[in-house]
Amino acid sequence: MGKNKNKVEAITPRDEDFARWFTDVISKTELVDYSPVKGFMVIRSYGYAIWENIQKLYDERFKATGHKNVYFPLLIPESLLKKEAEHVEGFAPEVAWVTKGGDKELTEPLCIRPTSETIICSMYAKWLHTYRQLPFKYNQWCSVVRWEKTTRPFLRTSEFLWQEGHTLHETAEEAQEETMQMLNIYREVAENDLAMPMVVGQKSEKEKFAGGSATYTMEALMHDGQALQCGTSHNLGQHFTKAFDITYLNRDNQQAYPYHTSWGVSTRLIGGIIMVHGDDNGLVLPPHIAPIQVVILPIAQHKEGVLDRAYALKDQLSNAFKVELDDSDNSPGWKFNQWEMKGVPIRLEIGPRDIEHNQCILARRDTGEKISVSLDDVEASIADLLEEIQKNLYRQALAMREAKTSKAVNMDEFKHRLKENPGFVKAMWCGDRHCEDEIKDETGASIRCIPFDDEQEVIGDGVCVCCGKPAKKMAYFARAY
RNA sequence: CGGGGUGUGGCUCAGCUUGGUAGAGCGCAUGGUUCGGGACCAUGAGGCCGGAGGUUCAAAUCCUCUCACUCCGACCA
Repeated sequence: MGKNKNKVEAITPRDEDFARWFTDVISKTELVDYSPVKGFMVIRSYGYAIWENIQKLYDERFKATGHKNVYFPLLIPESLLKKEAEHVEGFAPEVAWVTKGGDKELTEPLCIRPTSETIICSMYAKWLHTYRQLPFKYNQWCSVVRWEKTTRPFLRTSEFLWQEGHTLHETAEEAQEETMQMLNIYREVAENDLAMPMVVGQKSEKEKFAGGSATYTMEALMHDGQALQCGTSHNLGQHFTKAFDITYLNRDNQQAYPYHTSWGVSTRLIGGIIMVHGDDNGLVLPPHIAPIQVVILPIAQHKEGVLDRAYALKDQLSNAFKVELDDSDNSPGWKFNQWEMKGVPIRLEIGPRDIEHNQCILARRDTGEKISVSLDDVEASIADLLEEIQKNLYRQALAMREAKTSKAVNMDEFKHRLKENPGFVKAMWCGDRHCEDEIKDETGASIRCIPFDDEQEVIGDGVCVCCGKPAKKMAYFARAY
């Protein structure tokens, strides 16, 4: 027993050193590994399976709202990238370039896409002729490269997997509607399926997308009190459509520029899931995206009939759930810990005693609670339990976020709150960039978002937490990944 | 990009101060006993110490350079 404890402690306790805990968890659970190229990660099968599940949930909703998938090239000519001035300025510092084909220097350098607005707009310009074709609603699943200085698996890597939706609309109103619709879809999946409560709202001018009109975001709070931007939806107005000369004949037989949106979520979501739900024993995966929802552990599997019964159970359950059976030679105790570390929502134990009583044991990952259930209605029991775990993870995460959210009416209070209870600070903001910068300088916290009207509130006397002048809006501040 | 830390079998690390040609635990393989919260016994395979250069009769150990990872900061749709 004494020795065993060391293995449990192989994962650094979460509250002792959060960063180490994170890297321990992602490598020991074999989600990712470091690659030979600095800043690039290998996503291993278990991690990729989570991504596939997230992809599926979002992709279904994109399609249900009329979007179609496409694929644009990895490489973008320099001239295209430079067409929208603000955009290139924002991205240029982190763009990777291809300058040679074989031995030959290219006549024009090609960048590896950091995002695809430019190349997509160049094609939209060719394709769009009449209002009858609008809206354009396309999405692509791909990876992008941004040459980051500091990288961390899932949270910030030089290459990451994502989807980027790009739409064109006749009117500004339609584009705004689309922008909000996608933000809502992002939030719904994040909250219902990833069990991560989100704060949504608009980004400040400073934090918005380079070249856009308005950026909307969903932000989650991690267990260490830092915020993570989990998805953004941009209303790009006519910035790009004008820069790329995308014109069409409108209903009045006039040349017009369409309105443009883009939106994306990435593998960073997986980092969020880990940091919101994980504990000292490792991952805790929400049932809706867990690659394995139920792991069957036969107990005393050498004994007559145990393995047969376990296999039969696996076949039976596989119709409704993602099931794995661990019939390796490892001891039961080892398996318990292993699968807990992997974050599997439900462990099903079945041994001679259970078989004798026509029952099995279900142990839930989120609370550790064990119950014994009849084999006659085990499917219903599991289905109920999975949903209960899913809901409980959301409740826990929401409670955690609320406990780490405070309010401040002046800078002293702001610093105090953030120091004694790192997390979101809700505070009034006058809208001035100077105050935003000053708050960042003094506290390390940035504006994560300015909530929409229905989630707005007045903190204190309604004056800016920094300069004391009247402020119209409350904003969420936090240190962020 | 600035500051700190770390690189030794698959993993975690010891050895380095006081140079003498590499160790432990775990893991792995084989056989056996076990099996309801990280089991045990026996046997065995596996590394020339991140890389390059230098000092020396001799370098994991000393010196120089370099690379990678990691943490903090700056930067970062």
